[in-house]
Amino acid sequence: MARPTIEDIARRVGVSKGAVSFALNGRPGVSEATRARILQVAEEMNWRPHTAARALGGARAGAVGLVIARPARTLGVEPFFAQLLSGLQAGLSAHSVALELLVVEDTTAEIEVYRRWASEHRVDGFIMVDLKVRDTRVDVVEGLGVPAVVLGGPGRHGSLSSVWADDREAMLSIVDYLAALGHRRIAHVAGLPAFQHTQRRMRALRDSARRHGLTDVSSLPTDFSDAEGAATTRMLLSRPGRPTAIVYDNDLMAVAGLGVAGEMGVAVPGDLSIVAFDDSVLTRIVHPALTALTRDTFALGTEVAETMLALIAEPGLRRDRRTPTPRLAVRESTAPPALAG
Amino acid sequence: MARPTIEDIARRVGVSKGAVSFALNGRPGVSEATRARILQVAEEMNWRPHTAARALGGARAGAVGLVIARPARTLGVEPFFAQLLSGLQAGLSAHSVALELLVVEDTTAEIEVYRRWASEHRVDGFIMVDLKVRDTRVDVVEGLGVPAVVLGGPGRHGSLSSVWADDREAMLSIVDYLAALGHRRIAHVAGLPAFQHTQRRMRALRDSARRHGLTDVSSLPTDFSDAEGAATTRMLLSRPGRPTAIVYDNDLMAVAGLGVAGEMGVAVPGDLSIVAFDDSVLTRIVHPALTALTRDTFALGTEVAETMLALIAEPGLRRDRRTPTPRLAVRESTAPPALAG
DNA sequence: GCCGACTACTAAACCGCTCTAGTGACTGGG
DNA sequence: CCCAGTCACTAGAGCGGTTTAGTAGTCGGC
Repeated sequence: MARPTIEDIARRVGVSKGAVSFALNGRPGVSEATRARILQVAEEMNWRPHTAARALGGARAGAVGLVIARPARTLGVEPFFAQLLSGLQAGLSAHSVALELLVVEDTTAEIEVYRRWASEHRVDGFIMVDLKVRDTRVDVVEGLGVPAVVLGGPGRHGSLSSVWADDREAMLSIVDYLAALGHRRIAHVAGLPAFQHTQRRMRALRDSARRHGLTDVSSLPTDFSDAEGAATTRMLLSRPGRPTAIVYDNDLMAVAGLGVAGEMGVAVPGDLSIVAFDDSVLTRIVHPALTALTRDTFALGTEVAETMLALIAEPGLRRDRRTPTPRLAVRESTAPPALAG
Repeated sequence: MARPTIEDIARRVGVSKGAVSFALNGRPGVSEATRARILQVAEEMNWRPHTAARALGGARAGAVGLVIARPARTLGVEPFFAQLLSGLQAGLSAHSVALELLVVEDTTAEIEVYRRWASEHRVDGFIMVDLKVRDTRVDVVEGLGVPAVVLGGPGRHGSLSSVWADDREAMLSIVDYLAALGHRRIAHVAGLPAFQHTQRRMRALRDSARRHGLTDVSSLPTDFSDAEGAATTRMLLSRPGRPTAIVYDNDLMAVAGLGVAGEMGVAVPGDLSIVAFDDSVLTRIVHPALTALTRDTFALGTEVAETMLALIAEPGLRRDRRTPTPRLAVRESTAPPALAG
């Protein structure tokens, strides 16, 4: 038979469709004996639920949506996203929930996708990343009435649930460490200033510099790409009074920066200390290995997945789950600055 | 209104559901005037089709499935996959087809997912990667009767369609170049030997070595991870008569290998030439930048997407699309070997 | 002026599942 | 012994589309 339906099972067992549905969904309304019999026949006939039919009755779609608004070509090289994705998958697939992934060019397109997926009943919830400072997506998704989990810091996201880590604390730990080593001129190659997390990190750096009495500290925005990371590094290392330490907002730019240092004959960590704000194999396969803020991105993904599933099961109840603050893994790219001022 | 259905539109326009369906799908059966009126009202009410309802009638699911059988934690760092994914997205989303992505642990689980998705009507087709030498998946998917596109080389994949590049040719071009530079001892840090593409590359290397009269040429299998890439490199560089050139099956291992060379004080390209069989920013952000076999993985993704869509539109017709052979991009990691034998 | 073909549309079945209202059998309390 | 309550189950509506069979109305030809 092409594809058994509950009707086929019902006929074979000699009960009604309804009874089969109850049995298969663990709902009361059938005796244990009948239930066992139905389950056995369903197994024999290799029956599987038709997701579309289920979703039609207003039930679950069995999928969660993740829309990423970055140029498709650059996404490819962000180890963070790939790791996150893996974690999400692991968390979701354990409950047979699929991940619907879409990469779009900008926020406008992203909102359009949310609208479409919601009205098409394609997903049961959304996972949102890269929250902007004043993000229009939040209002839209709230209005859609679809559960959503925001991945990010302790920022504004209205009534939406979130999973976050304290990147302010994280940035402070970096500056504390560099200051303790004796660095006075620290540069921060930041990400897109429109993002909340970029803003938080820049603010944390400023605050921390004030606390340590450092005057020569600055944040330089980029688009997170290796190209801008390299260009910014080149610029920083070319000017007089160049920094003795650079903090990069992601591992990709940090590695690119290390490449530039090599190319310009600046010794790492002798003349320049490098810290990455994100960790992955990238930081470990280069030589010298980079000191980096490390966290379990895979675990972060599974945590987001779990929060999402809980939210779908019981909507309305807002959840905010804080994950451990990333820890600084000190490797070979940081050292006290050379004596020369 | 919560969510307009074609019934609502029908009522408002004053026609039947059927007429609305015809109009919205560009099917004959309604006059142009009525069609225009219906479309206008649908637009006004912001109507969107309910995918589940559509799929129920035996129509398209509107999604394509991609199942990757690799340990979830390692997938994260393969620039190749991320790029491919981006390309797939771009190609599919242009036609409003979603990509259903799932990462599983092994081929057994992968097959189970194919079975499930097919019987759940969740997807209209499958995209398969990493074909093994004698791959059970091919038979299963053929049996399922769901369109499928295999991404890989000119190997066996039964009646399934494919998109492929000639990696044999590619490997030959690498060895030719290294031989021309004067290298006689070449090592190949290969991937998983169970994969068809790994086998093809190993065979191409062997054949090429014979043709050039090289006797000290060998392929060493790994699992594609940076860890094994590094370990294998360490082993190669530690033994007497070490190779003067190493070819890595992916960029990640090549970068890891470069790190090991740095750590062991082996100059690149002075004492050792390095070639990567795959390209991404990784090879360019390190210093020295790595000579690599380069191809447009993003474009490869869009090509697969297009083949998939064509296959869904017109199943049964097997397609085999060959993509350009990757070209060698020579950068700073290759040079003639040092004089010492 | 009548028949047949065509057009533009309607009514309703159908896809596979869920869920509610209803039914008949059995049980137990008064 | 009767009625209420429970249990196990059935019948059928409904989800939002697609699609088929059927039906008016128009038109052209002879």
